[in-house]
Amino acid sequence: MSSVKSCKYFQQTYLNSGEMQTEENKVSLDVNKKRMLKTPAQIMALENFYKENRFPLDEMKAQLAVQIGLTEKQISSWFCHRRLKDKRRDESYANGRQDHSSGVIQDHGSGLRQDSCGSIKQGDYRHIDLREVESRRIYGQEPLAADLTYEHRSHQNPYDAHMEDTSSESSSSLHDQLFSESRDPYDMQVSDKLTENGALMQINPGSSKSVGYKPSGYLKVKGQIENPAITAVKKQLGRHYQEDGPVLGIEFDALPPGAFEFLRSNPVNAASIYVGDPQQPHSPDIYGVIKQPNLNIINEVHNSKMSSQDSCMEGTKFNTVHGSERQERKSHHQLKYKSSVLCSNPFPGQNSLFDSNKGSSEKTAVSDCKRSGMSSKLSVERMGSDSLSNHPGSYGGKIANEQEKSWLHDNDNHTYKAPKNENLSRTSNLIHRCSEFIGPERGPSARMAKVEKPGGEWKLKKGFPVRVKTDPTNELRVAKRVNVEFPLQDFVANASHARLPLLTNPTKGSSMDVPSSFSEDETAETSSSSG
DNA sequence: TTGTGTTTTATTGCCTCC
DNA sequence: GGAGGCAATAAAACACAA
Repeated sequence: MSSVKSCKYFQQTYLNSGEMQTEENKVSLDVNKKRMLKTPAQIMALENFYKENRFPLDEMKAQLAVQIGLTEKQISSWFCHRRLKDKRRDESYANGRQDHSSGVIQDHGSGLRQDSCGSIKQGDYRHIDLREVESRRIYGQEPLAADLTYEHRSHQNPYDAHMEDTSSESSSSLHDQLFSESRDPYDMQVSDKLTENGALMQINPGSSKSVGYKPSGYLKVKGQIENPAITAVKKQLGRHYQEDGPVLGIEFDALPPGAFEFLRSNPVNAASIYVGDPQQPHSPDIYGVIKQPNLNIINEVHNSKMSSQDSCMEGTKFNTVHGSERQERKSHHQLKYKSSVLCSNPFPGQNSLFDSNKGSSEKTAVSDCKRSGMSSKLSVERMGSDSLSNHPGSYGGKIANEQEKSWLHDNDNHTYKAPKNENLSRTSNLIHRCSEFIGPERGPSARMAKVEKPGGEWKLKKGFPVRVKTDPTNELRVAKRVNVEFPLQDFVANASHARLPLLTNPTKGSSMDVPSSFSEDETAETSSSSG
């Protein structure tokens, strides 16, 4: 079976690379036995994607693979290992570090039982689900500067540290490469940009590693016995939370009026009224970015900000909709159905953002996840022929567009080679769209859903908050509504951040330029594909 | 520079579900 | 049997101390 699967993978690999196996490829196959590190951008994209969807659909994998220049096999493997990594860490913390699991860990239990964190059972996805719920609420969102400050504190809690590691470790290492090892002035710019955005500042080796956890202000008072809900609120407040600000009592003080709504309704202003990070009062780099005569950049930055705000503040809501792996475990068919439905109605009301981002070159890349995101099977089952007909590159087929290939590849010497910003932009959009259409995450397998979804309903076991879904369409509506209200999600923003450096590269040509010479990348992909 | 430990990637086998 | 996932394993890449 495995050999069969391997064969399948190989076939898929070659198909994805748009080539059948040739003598040359056989050579590359041998070469590819040598494992190849994924580029920082690839890792970032994967991580961001992983934050939102630990079990991506095949279509998503395919799209992501195309977009980041990997094979589906690599994508699948990466996700598999990534989940394993999470799981092992969970086990590690569950087995040896429970003594640290107090305080913030309770935050994970906002509305949940604390013992849900302490009784982590190996292999029990439900526990991981809870973490993921919190992970998405707390870490899965764009780590704003203020959030970062808080998150650094959270390191006192190994569990939170784990959570952060889970969500950003690779990114951290990625950015260590990007920043600490940067030799290119552009990389420095990258660092600046990313730092100013706050989202990645934490992973700046100089800042993150030097920041130790020192409870202060509110945390100092409340210590680790604070109401987990308060912690959750603080996190949701994100940058707006101020240590020296009004103390949030165990019983909630009223949130600043319109604290959320304003940003939601004025995403652009949200960036300009950035007040949460005293160290970066004005984030000059943001201005630097905005100065860039690329509308994409502006949108990206704003989107990032907006998404950060929204995601931070609405993380709970998101989780309610799709943050839990409970939903991931929903039946494959159901989820695919959702995917198709969501695809059919891609984020109304927020298209403008992407429309403005979309260049003429943004075509197959996005290739509209909403379309290509559907497997051919699903398409046949659920979609009209138009969806398929418009699908530029069928899933599993030849890479839709060579231009889309390998734009995230590094060159050989690991110097971060900024791809064309447009490419990144497209990827961001792609990912975003994919996430949009995904809606609730797909479960790891139908068998889990079978347990949790008896009789068309699904509920949690073991006393976790039970959410009975009686009408799948309702959830779809909710998902769509939420997606509309909070269109950008963290991984998109991160992708945007990842893009920022590229935008500063004056030598890369216009954003509309599509990499014309992917020989290097294509070679890399070809070689990796045959692995 | 080298040795060692860790992390990441790739492969393979097995399991479960459809 | 196909498909997808988890787990184990090997090996390369990386980090770091001596």
